[in-house]
Amino acid sequence: MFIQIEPTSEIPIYTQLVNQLMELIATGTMKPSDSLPSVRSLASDLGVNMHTVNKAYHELERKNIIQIIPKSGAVVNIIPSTGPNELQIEYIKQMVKPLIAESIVYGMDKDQISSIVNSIITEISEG
Amino acid sequence: MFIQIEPTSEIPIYTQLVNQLMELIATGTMKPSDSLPSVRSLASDLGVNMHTVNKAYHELERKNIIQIIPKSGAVVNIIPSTGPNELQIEYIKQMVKPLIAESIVYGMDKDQISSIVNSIITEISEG
DNA sequence: AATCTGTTCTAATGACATTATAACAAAATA
DNA sequence: TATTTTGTTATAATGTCATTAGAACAGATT
Repeated sequence: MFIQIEPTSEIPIYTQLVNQLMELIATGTMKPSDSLPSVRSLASDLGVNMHTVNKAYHELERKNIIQIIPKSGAVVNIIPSTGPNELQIEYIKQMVKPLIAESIVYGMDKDQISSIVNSIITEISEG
Repeated sequence: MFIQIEPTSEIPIYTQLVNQLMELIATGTMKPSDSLPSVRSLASDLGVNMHTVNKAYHELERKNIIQIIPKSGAVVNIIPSTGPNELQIEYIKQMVKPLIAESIVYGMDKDQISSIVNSIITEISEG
């Protein structure tokens, strides 16, 4: 597991976990049907509490990114080839909007913002 | 003030304020050197506590988006024509990255993500 | 049969968000 | 100049959230 937790970050540990696991799936490091480590073992590896990892897993399940099989484990879901649904699109828009507003206030123009977004996409897709 | 607070949102009130004020500046509804309402009057308008508005203002000042003049008021800063500095770029990248990872996991491709970002930029810049 | 797994429960701690008062001093206004 | 407005500061209370801890349970795996 290539996960790094920063305990002093203002970002909650379980959110850091959600983000980094999503990134591992997005990069293809973790593929659909792959098993995630058990909450106990990952918690032990990272030096955090079992409940914190469990919370992250359930957040990922709520997002339909993994599936938790009770008393067994968790596996990565299939990335839908049909693309995102409306709810997911709306959610992404809602989250991205304030960041774009902030970027504009910082003096970025359309090309600069697009360039940053594209570089991140490339970094995740190929990197 | 065209601000709408959702008290039951999981997003803190002061963060909602920061986001909506940034959007008002990004859209040009509020321009550099414009005065912001006093923390007391805005708090009264929105039905929230003075300290909550004050917290939002100080967060905007920390981001160099407004300037607080002690015992006087707050004004919108100039949008730098030189563009963002390195710290601001790194911050935006860091915040956007997990959202792009999530978008990819939802099945979006590069064009779909770019399309969403461009539509938001257009909405803010023109809409 | 023994182990591993997620689940559930209780409990404690610290941090954060919000509200409520209140008082103060400087700025703006009448 | 006197009054009002403003941000500042302080204290306190409340509720929520994040995290940890310990334990017990029952189904799944080995």
